[in-house]
Amino acid sequence: MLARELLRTSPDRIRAALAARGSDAPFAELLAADSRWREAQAELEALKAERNRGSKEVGALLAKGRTEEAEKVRSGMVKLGARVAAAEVEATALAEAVGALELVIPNLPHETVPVGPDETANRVEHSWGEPPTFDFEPRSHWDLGPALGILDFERAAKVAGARFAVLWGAGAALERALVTFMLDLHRGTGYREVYVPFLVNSDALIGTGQLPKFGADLFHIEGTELYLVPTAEVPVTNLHRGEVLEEASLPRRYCAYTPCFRAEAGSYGRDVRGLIRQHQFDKVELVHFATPETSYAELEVLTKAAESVLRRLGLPYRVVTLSTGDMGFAAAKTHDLEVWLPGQACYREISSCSNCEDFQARRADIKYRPSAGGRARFLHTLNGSGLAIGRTLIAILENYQHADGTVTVPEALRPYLGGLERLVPEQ
RNA sequence: GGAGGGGUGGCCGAGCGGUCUAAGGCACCAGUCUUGAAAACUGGCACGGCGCAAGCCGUCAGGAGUUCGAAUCUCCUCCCCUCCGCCA
Repeated sequence: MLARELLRTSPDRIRAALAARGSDAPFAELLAADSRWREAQAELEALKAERNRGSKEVGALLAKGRTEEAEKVRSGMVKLGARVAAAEVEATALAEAVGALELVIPNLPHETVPVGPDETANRVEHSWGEPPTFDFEPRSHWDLGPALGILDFERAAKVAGARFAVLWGAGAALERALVTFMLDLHRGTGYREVYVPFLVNSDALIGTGQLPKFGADLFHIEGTELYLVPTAEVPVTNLHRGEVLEEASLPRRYCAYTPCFRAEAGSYGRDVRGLIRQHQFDKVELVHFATPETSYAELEVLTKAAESVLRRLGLPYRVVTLSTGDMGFAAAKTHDLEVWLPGQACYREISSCSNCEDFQARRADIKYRPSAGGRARFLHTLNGSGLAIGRTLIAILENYQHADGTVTVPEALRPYLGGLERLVPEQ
């Protein structure tokens, strides 16, 4: 959500930003609705002021026993009441129109974001590690996993449907090991671990920006107002919804494990094989709350924390800055981490680290009180995967594979797997 | 799921149809006094919106209603507490 003041004072800046995003957001409608609402609101308040004066007078006259005069004023107020009611209906309708429109306007990109229509305009910042070379044709994880007996898509389809997976034996243990490994790593660098609900209400989803625009991407629990979390960003960011935090307590850095559930509407035919795009996947998420002055330094801290996971696992990756046309709705700037996947011979997204500035904080009403005193200000929120577990599992299988189909377990994970050094065929 | 009790400013807490412009206390800030501090005293001290401003409007968990007028009356919802039932 953008500041109302900004809409009124810098409409050109917003129009330019929306154009850079390739957004068709109804900004002109929003401006017009805001203008109409202000007019109606001023009229309503003038009528209410008049009624308040009259009502007070009725009370004063009654107190003095001048009942006839009081009755005269009262009957005048009855007529005024009808006008107030009518004005209120109009002002409320306009206020709702403004509120609905401003919830579908995306965030403004930061000035350092490359301008472009889609992912081809993304800027590669740097890369780490060398893609491994093989003296055989590297296999994809959807071949390796089932051959090892640790990945089972047929049975997943039987119990749930397409875009689900079953992990057996060492596969299931590896999934669990990755979660624990990542949480331990982040806890060791100052993140506070938090365990949160996997179902959230619509207020939370509005707060982080999934609603009202992207409801089709969510799983909704029939007969309730609850949704399955599409990312831990939603429950974790909303932990402080409606709160005012002390500046001295910032930055706050939280990490959380949750499964994530996404309807993946409209992605038919894309990444249908393997674990890449699932309705359910595990993720360790990082969320920061920061002051406006420090949020871009925090974005670097967040990105480095996500990178550290890949480095510890020895997985080659690169960091890209998303272009204006490729960024998410709530983000002002996003760094994607892309891990090398030998099976597809390309880099694929494994983490997305964003500074949402005050966009979510406005929607969720999250503020901080400056140490120097003064009124509370909206803080900045950031979030990033650290990392997506399923895609990490894919990267391990594909990067650490051998010609015989076995897979080396990265050293950093062995303590979490009872010292297991190599995945070999099961059953 | 059933029964009962509650939700008022940063905190405690009064108010139960009309100067509520929300008492009082605590905490906090400033000042007086003091070598300094404490104490005492004086003053200040919620948030949001509209407006150039003066100012006005709104907010007593949320919503709807009754009324000239609602923190106060009615209805609905949410949340918290206690007990019962069920349950990992």
